[in-house]
Amino acid sequence: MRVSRAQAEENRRRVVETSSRLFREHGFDGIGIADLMKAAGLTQGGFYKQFASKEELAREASEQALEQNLAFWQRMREQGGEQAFTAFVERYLSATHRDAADRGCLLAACSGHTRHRAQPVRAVFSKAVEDYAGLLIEMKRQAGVEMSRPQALAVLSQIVGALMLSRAVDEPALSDEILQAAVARLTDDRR
Amino acid sequence: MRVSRAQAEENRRRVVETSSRLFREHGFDGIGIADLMKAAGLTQGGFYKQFASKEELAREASEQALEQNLAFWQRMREQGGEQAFTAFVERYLSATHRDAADRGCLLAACSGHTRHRAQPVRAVFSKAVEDYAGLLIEMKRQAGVEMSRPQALAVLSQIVGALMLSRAVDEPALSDEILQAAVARLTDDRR
DNA sequence: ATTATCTATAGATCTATAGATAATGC
DNA sequence: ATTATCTATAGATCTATAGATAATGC
Repeated sequence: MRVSRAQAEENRRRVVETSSRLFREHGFDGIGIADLMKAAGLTQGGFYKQFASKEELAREASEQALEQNLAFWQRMREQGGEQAFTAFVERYLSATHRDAADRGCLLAACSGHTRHRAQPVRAVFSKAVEDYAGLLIEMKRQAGVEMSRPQALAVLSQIVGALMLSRAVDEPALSDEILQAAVARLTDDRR
Repeated sequence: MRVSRAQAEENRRRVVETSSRLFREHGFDGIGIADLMKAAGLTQGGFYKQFASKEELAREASEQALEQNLAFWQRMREQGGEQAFTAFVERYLSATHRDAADRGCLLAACSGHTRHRAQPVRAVFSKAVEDYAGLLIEMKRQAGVEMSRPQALAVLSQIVGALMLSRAVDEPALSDEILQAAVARLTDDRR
């Protein structure tokens, strides 16, 4: 039953990884420890030998989701050159991202579930806002445009809001309209 | 124990009203039927004589929240004249609205909780997007500006996103910054 | 001997139902 | 007689813990 130390570490990592996806898909309260452990190929009993509480897992999984998703966009930015910002906006506000919340942006997937979370989880969301805003500023700089911090925060609100609304509504046509409207507003130079 | 038909109707209305506040505060899964009924001054047992399911209450409560909040902004619009849009944006993105989610906009309070709700609840969110977009267009028209539907949807994404992020983050200063950045972006004429 | 994971379970929820109670409304 | 609301509870969760099991690591 006992596994090697390296395997135990790998198992723990897999629980965090799997949870980061399942929390984004179902919300922190939308899935239980038994299902999270099962999805990672383990049973629920071992959970509290690895994590202090579900809240602690929520914090680690949120951090993981943030790091992973941000790293993805950073790679895209590095390859994007002057068009990085536009390419990012179009991809962030794509139907693909909308339909794969479990692999996507932490802010869009879980912002609605942080209100009654403990401080450590909420701190990750503060960091997420800072990190995404920084990413936007870098992308604009690559295009020779100096974007202020308030501008970056406003653009971030815009894309996160559009993605969340596109996921909340019932009608597919309206969902697409919301995404396209935000893309138009952010990429139209005549603004 | 039995009450008059009028009183029963009034009781039912109070359950919906109370739930519309408590769902916005805690999310649909964040509060149970026992607590909802207790907050309305009743006991849990009577619930299923009045409502088919918790999901049905969620739909009615969402509708109520939407109607009530929208009516509030409509009254403000009627009195606001040419400045109605600016006044709305400043008030929607105020610390007061951020700190009173239970009385505020349905979209900002509950959009993160609709993903796994049944179709009837999600339909209310589609209607909410349509209604708020219509409100924005009317406000702009009062200022002599013709706002397109895509523009209205983008502005709605902007304000909902900013309010949600301001509620999700941990640090008060960052929360205020997010709100102010969105206000600036929406009310600055040099855009 | 130590320990990672397992099975089993305590105790507290939650949604939904059953049947009792007591006041309305015919 | 009807019915709005009550108390009580079934059955299914959920978080967290206890103790057994069996493989690692000294």
